[in-house]
Amino acid sequence: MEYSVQVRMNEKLFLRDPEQSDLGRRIIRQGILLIDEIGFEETTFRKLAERMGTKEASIYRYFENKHRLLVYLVAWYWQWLDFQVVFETNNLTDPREKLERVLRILLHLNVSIPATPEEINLSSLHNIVICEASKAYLTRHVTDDNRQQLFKPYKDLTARMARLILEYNPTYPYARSRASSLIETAHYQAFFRRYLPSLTDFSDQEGPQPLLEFLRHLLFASLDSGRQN
Amino acid sequence: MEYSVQVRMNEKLFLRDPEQSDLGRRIIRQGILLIDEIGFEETTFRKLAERMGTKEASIYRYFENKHRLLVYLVAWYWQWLDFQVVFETNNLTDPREKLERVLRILLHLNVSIPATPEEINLSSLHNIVICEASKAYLTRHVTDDNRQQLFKPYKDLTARMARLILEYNPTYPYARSRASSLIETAHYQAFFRRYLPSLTDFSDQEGPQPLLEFLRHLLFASLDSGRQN
DNA sequence: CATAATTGATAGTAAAACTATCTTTGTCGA
DNA sequence: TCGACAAAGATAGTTTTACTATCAATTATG
Repeated sequence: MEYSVQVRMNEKLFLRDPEQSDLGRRIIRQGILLIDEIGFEETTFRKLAERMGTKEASIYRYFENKHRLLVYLVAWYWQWLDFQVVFETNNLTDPREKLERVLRILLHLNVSIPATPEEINLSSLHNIVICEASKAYLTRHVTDDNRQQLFKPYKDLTARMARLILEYNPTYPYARSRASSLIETAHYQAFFRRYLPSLTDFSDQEGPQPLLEFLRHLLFASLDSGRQN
Repeated sequence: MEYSVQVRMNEKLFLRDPEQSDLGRRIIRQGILLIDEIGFEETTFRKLAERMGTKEASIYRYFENKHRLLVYLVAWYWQWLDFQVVFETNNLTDPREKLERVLRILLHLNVSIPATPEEINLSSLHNIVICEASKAYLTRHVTDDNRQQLFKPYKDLTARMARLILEYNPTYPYARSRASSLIETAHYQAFFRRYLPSLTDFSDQEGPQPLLEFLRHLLFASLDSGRQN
């Protein structure tokens, strides 16, 4: 394939654009792998630098701190998801079918798609989103970070999904909350399924299908409630 | 009032039981206030000790580290919620009414209840649950912590709510996931409403009523879907 | 009153989270 | 081909966090 999705990131997310240099791309690639392997709290720029064969100071030239790196990765993921939604719902007319596609995208059940850049290991990044993404906003400085538009990709995705919801049911009064709940539910139910399965009705063995059915049920039950079809 | 709810905590949650001494209770009281004020990441045992007029080392005699303190506080909260549910649904017969009560409890819209111990500032603790609770389980050592039963109170609450759900609709196939989703949704929608309102359809001004209506809608839409009433 | 447990006080270590500075290397245009 | 400039490497340092150890003072208890 001769092209890949170019995700242009908000400049506030980094000090130096990691996409613009080999070192930067290695930070992204190895950062994703390291956080996936040992977890965000256990990750340090020192460990990451060692793994990359470079020095702590070099990474600090790209990212203010590891929280910003996490926010960057998560923002990248939301932009990618948003693109996926555009791509996958393109040319569809049935609003229900569009929402069905969104559900599959959220669970990574489709990965058709134009190629992802080499430095992004999507399945590791997906794990990071499941296990760490909420740490991106669950901080004292949410408000500051929000002012710097760091969460814009998440908001954009939510807004896009809200529009699809309203296409399906134009009078639905909770489109945005429904959208953000769907995203969050997809992720922490996936987390619970893996680590605290008694909080769910799923098991890690049976694969993502039951979770998909649950999400579909939740979404359409709420969007269809009060309707007489 | 001559009694208060005695919440007996799992011994794995602490090194020395904080309920059994004055110092311990001060750790709980000031811990809740400090975490609420400055956030979990910014909280250190040193700061907490200073605030309490004691030393770091004393706190370490009660809790292995600050993560364990958080887990303790959150576990306490889940046990308290669980008790609330028992108390508030006692003597009710209508399953729908029981679930209505649960919703109000989740949003702290009822605080009838036998007195809470002095060292627990409920509204601060509720804030902590909204902003920090998921950090209790979003770690590399979830599995270990889970083996030590640290999340049992959360699981118990979920199980109790799942039973109420099944009382309401005995054939509902996702009782546990529905219960855990409801809890999580209540909390992060409250977080979003406050800090990232564009992810919701609520505003911080209008109070918790719209959020309550949203949760009620979500819950009963899913529980009633496919029914012909 | 004796003694055991608890707390206070002091000190110290290892690692994390940066910051600073200087040198080397690579690039690119004149 | 040279010179200049930016990026990266290398080294070293600071402050704070997250603990651990030790011993003295105090308090509870039987």
